[in-house]
Amino acid sequence: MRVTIGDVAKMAKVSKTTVSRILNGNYSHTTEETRNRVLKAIKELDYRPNALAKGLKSMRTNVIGIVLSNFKNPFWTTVLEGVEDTCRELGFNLMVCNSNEEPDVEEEYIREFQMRQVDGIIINPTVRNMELYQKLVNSKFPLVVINRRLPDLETNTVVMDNIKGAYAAVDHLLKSGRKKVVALAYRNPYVSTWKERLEGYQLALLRNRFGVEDFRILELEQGSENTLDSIIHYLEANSDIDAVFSTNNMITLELLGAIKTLDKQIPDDIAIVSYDETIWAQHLNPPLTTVRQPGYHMGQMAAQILIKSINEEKKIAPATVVLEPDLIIRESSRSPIKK
Amino acid sequence: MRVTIGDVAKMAKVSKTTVSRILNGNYSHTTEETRNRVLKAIKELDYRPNALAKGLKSMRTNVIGIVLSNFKNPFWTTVLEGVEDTCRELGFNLMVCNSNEEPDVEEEYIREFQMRQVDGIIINPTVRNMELYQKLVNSKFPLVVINRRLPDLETNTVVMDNIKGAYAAVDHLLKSGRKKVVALAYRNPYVSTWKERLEGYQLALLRNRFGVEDFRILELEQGSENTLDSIIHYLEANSDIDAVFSTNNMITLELLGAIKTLDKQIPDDIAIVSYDETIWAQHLNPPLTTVRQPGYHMGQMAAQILIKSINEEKKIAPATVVLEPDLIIRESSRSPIKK
DNA sequence: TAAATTTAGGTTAACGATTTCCAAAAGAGA
DNA sequence: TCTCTTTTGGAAATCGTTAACCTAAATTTA
Repeated sequence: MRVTIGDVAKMAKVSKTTVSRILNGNYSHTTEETRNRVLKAIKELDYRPNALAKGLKSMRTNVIGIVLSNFKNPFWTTVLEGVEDTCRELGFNLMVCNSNEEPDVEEEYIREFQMRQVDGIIINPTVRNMELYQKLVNSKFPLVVINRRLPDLETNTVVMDNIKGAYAAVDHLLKSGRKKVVALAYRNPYVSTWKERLEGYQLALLRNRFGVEDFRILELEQGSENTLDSIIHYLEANSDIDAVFSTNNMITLELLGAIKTLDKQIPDDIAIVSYDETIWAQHLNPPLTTVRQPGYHMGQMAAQILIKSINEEKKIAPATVVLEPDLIIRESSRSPIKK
Repeated sequence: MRVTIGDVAKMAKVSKTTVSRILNGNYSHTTEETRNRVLKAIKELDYRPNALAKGLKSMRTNVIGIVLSNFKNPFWTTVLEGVEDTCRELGFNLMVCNSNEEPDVEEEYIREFQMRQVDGIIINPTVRNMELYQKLVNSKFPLVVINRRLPDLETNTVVMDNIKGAYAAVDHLLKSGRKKVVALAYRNPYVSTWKERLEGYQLALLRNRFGVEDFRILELEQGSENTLDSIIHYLEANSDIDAVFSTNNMITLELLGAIKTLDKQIPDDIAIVSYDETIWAQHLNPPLTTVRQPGYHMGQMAAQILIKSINEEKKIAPATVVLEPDLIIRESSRSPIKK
């Protein structure tokens, strides 16, 4: 049978109160002798407090939940690692779930987490449940939004500087002598990420004395089967393109396939810069220039801020932390050999 | 303030019992009219049952925990995805943690999970807490071990057929005309995985009429900084090596670096087969032959088995499920061009 | 029509901790 | 020695559910 605080009390011949006090480090009401008796009983019975009962009474579980929208992209593993490490450090446990970009699933999971009385939630939002997010914030529920900006939502947020990352990538391409740069992005009007990366792309063009007429953007459906075909088709129809800025890992995968199919040479025929550094980028053919995002750091910050706001008595004004990506230049974006 | 079952009862002018019955789909004691009244009150108050209280009373939380040993390798994301999807399907929530291959951390997390009254645990064990695992099994606690075999532990297990995977890889190398194949593996006496993959390597050599004197194994320290140097040094000292079987993703990364440093050509100078398919393998230079493990499936199976054994009244005899990897042949292991 | 049974719903005691009082014993002060 | 204060520890209420048991009304049976 399971051991309860009552069993410990009985064995040590004290009341549950005393055991509870000792468990929680409140020694002011016990002599050393009774304390030792209780400690011995705890060890002997291998007693572990029931966190459910404790949480029920104390209105605190020391559990936080994280809602991710995609488990496929390794970027999120890094984020999760940062969150997990921080939780461990600060004495929290972590529940995870995957909204899969579906608003209904996201809503269901948030409700689930709340029923389980998690102390706070970290979320990479689908951005299609604005009312729900707003309700959470209104009820003062500790919430940290990561990776995507939620307009008009007054809550702690940790995002990347996507404009800057994209700007660095495209500026580098242009400075290396490229003239016709196409940006590849997912079509998703809800997600700030893509919009910002395209903004950075445009800004880089303008600052390098290109005009609006030089903006070239290919929008792709996330999760679609014909991404590869779309890219092939686009590159065939626009054979003057001499560089590609891919705003996402998964798109890059298809892009590489497309370029192979078309039998173009990187970087001589076409240069590539891609969002999201991976462990494999340096071993690709040729090594891939990437925008590295501090995913671990984002996870770490998010967890720290969340837990701080859980512990804080009175709410502090929510802030937005913006993390800086950096450009790792490799051969895929080298200047073309003059012909 | 938070809404409780009592508030709903008051609003609907019934007792808490009635509300509880309706919540749990037990309609045999209520008329449709009261049922509607209660449902309306629930909606109106936006009431959500407190899972802590429910769990405390019912001795059931519908939460399972998973202990992973490493968040860095993308393989585990795939496993996690399988577990998460299955949990969602079967109405469970998931707590995750990372032992980081440290037995103490592993033990701490298992205790933590038990205090939180999880209904069961999935674990990729460090294999260095045998007493603890045994205690869990003895106490009939639902436990599923994944990826690594635990000798003499009578519990449900889902592992890969590592011998077969390694055999296929090495057999393929030998059949392609390679004569001097070295296997790269982590030195970890606790983990069945590496031992089995080396066994498969040896078996393939023997079956292809090679002898014990042809076994070439380079053991590496997991997490060490000088993996790269070790590999370079080994390949320099053994310049007759014409093929490498890498038993792990992360080792392959270093291997590719080493081969680049030594300026050898893949596959003409040296062929490579590596454990763990990744999304990048086909785009490497050259495309990498890999052993693909069904990680998603492993996660799925583990969760299904665990939840089944949680729901099962009387324990069924524990079984070991062995999943089959398959070899994806690409250019990195092509037969060398005759000189 | 009276007794037996079924139906609808309520009362209350758990589940396992924490915490607010309260009480007895010990020590201090005069 | 007697009173006052401090120290040590316990009793019981509480957190929000569930479930065993009970009761009164309605319905069926003979």
